[in-house]
Amino acid sequence: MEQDGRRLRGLRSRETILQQAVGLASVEGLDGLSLGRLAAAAGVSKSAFFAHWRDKEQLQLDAVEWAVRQWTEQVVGPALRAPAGARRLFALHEARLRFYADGVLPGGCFFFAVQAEFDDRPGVVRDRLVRAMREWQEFIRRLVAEAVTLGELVDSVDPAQLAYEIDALGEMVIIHSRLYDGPASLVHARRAVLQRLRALCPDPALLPED
Amino acid sequence: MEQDGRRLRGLRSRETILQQAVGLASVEGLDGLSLGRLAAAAGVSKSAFFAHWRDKEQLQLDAVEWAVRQWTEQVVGPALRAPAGARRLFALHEARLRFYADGVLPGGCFFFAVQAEFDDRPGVVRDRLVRAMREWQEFIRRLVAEAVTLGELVDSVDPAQLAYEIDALGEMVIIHSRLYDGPASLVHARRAVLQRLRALCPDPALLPED
DNA sequence: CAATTATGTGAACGATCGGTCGTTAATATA
DNA sequence: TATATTAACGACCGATCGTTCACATAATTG
Repeated sequence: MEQDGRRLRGLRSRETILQQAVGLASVEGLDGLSLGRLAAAAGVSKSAFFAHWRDKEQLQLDAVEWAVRQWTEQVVGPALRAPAGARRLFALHEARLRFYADGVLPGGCFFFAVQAEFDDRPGVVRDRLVRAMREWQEFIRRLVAEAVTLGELVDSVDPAQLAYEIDALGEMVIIHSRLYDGPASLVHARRAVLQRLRALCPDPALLPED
Repeated sequence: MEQDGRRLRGLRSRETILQQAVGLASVEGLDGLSLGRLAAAAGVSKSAFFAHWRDKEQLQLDAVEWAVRQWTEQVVGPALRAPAGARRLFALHEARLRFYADGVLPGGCFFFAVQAEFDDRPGVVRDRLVRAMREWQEFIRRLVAEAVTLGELVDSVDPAQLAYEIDALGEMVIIHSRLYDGPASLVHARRAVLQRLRALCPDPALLPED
């Protein structure tokens, strides 16, 4: 009978703190996030953090881990449930857009808010972020290559090139939707990738028309 | 004989402070930028700011203004010197990429760093940013529409849609080049827009082949 | 020349930052 | 039951934040 009472309560609050941290970080960044405000949001005292994490950096690392897991479940997961090839690629894009549209995170996207903060600041947090983003990019490239192998995208497609385009068109929804366009940017991002894929797909009937 | 000695010196230091502010803000954002570090970088005392600006917010507003002017000169300007139509549109994209590649600002792009900070924080600074980004987006749309009118892009082109794509593909260079891809993302961004424009252009010879 | 204005300094302010410490109460372990 | 562990707290630390103030100096104005 391990992990009961005190132990379990620790795990619970640890998770709620991390969840709050990821949500707040999607708004004001991982460093802009202050322990005081996070404590208030999580309903604990400031010093309670240091029972779970050595310092702010350790919490940031765990927050990145948490965000990666959330992204994998809610964006990568749905894509893997679609048939491999062009349809899976587009399903990935749509799952991302749905993640944004549903407002899962108050700031839209954890990784977007955090990349802008850490792209010029060396350290373990940046290293962890770079690894996460590399794996994400690599994942898209693999889906593209797979679609080519399956004959659902023409041979001339460069996976790295197409992966960049899909990622860029999806990620910029965050800025555009929050600053001026509103939901129109979701439509633009969806149409852009859809038409691009249809143009490269020998059998466009695999993808929705619009 | 006005604006000499004291007056002129004030204008000069005002400009150097603003220039430093825009550079630093491109790295750590407009709010992450602290007056203390800015003072050190500009070689003045912290309290010198308040002779020029009422508070930090006023300095931020002027920094935005300064960044807009720099962007207009170095990105919009070169585009306007290219012949109207598809070539001007691509010249705009290339001018932006050159701005990034040349490392004009240490953080890559002022607006990118700042949008991520203010997209969730209301206030006059955010309002000014929104206006600037709206005008930028509107400018791209106008160039697209002009190219359609000139018959250099097919009629079916939706200006807002294509403007979103061009902007997104260009802006994401900042993240990708600083976090993993390096200069490869510049190539991807260039090729993506070039091929997209060539596909929509009745006379692709107007644009470079690669 | 006298009065005013503008640039700039250095010390200090209250607030907040990340982080430490000593302590308490509840739980797990032996 | 006796003894460690553990989660969580409130108080407090030095540093830094944006900002204010009194003051000095130099240039402009009347």
